[in-house]
Amino acid sequence: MKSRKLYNRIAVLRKERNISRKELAEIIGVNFQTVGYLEREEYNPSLDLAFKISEYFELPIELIFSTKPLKPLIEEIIELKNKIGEQ
Amino acid sequence: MKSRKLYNRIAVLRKERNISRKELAEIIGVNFQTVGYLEREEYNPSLDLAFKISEYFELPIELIFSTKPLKPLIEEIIELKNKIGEQ
DNA sequence: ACAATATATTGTAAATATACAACAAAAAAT
DNA sequence: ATTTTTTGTTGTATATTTACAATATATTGT
Repeated sequence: MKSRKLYNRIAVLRKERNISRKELAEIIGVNFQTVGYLEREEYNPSLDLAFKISEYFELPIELIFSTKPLKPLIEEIIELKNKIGEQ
Repeated sequence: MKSRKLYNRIAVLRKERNISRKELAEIIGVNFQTVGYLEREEYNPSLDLAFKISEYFELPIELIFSTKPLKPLIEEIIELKNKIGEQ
């Protein structure tokens, strides 16, 4: 199966928590370069690694990873605000 | 990274939809033996494959795959019924 | 009972993910 | 300004996932 390219928000989420790749890598138990590869979306994580990342950020996998390009979080927020406002 | 064993409900969900491994395999674009391996939990899917399965069943990844052994669906239902009843 | 379909199992080859090392470049801290 | 930390990049090795083939067993349909 040719794997589709997946998108993720690891870099942004990591920045928001103010930790380095090295620190994140240690927590989720991979090499720090592996975090780099993931953030640059050069390859996809295994499902197990996705679960570990999801556990660390305490967010569902679907909020971190996506099959479609991810909008900046700030845009998501604006859209949600509009949606609430418009009813 | 030594991958943890992951658990899944593919076999049950597939039975509920009454499709064969071969049919599911064609839909998600893998070899039918690969579905066998996944159902027997002999190895974990890639994140991309997990997404495809999640898309087919229209269920979040977390409901299909888990890092901890999965209870039968019927038990989950009973627990939820109790939880609702007890408030 | 027989045929057709579905599943299990094993083995080999391929593709992809991960580890690890080394070095360069950029950013942050002092 | 210079040291330290972080990030990017490249290359090689190992582990894991997936494909594919072949065969055996089980299940279902007729």
